[in-house]
Amino acid sequence: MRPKSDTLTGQELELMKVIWRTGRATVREVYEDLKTRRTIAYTSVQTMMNVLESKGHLRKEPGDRAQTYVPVRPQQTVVRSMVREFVDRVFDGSARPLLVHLLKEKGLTAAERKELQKLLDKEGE
Amino acid sequence: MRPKSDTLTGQELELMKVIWRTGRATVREVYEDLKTRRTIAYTSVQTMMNVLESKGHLRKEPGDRAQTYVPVRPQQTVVRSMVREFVDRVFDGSARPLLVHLLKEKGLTAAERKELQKLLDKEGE
DNA sequence: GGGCGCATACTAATTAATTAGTATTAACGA
DNA sequence: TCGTTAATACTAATTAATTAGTATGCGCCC
Repeated sequence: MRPKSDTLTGQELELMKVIWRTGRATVREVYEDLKTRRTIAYTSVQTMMNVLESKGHLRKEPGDRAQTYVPVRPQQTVVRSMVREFVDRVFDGSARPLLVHLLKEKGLTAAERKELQKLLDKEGE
Repeated sequence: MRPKSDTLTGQELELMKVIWRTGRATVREVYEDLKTRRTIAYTSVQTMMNVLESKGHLRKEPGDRAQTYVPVRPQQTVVRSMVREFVDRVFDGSARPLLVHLLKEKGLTAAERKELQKLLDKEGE
């Protein structure tokens, strides 16, 4: 039996990303966005958005013609909890090995390195 | 319908962690380890280990009395792919925001900071 | 040999999320 | 008003992983 996910699942996150990007959206708007990338039924989007609402991630507001769905929490907050859950699950709560992993991977620009250096220099920030 | 997971699911990861820790294990050994932490049936462990075998994460070897399961890939390799999948999924492939997230969280010791500084200083490592 | 415990193979049920169709109502434009 | 499109409510089916039981075979010890 499938355990409940503490954090956003794959599809839930896809939908939330669309809505976070625009700030608020109707089912139709999310559907139009997603269908540019893949085949999905309008009613699938509708269902998922209602699931997200019932889970407390979205709030419904009356719109001109269609209900508008608004995120309950900012993206950063939600992503933060997802990062925490990932670190707990995969690294037993310690961020250090994850940081080491990421820094050892090529892909950071010089500017990004500088920025990260700054963050590392700040004590207790 | 549940999409297939590209990476280890929650329970799969729990089992793999036990086996990575010991290097190889029988169903019984994994079962004894897990049951110290939670209620689970021996046959549940058995099933999951066979699932992991069929998925290519474990290899069966004949043992003295019980078959021994051996990881096919080292933990680091598997964890690396899980990190990649996470970054792709949550951060659209860019490690930078995840690094910023992690560095802004309190929790790193001075020694850890020093270590990370070193990694940042290394060009193209 | 027999009883008991363990290992293995097989089978079945459950779950949450995912996918999407149908029916009905509402809105819009001619 | 009517026809068409869109929105909403509701319903149903599917999926992969998870949980675990049953039946049988094997090993050990008395």
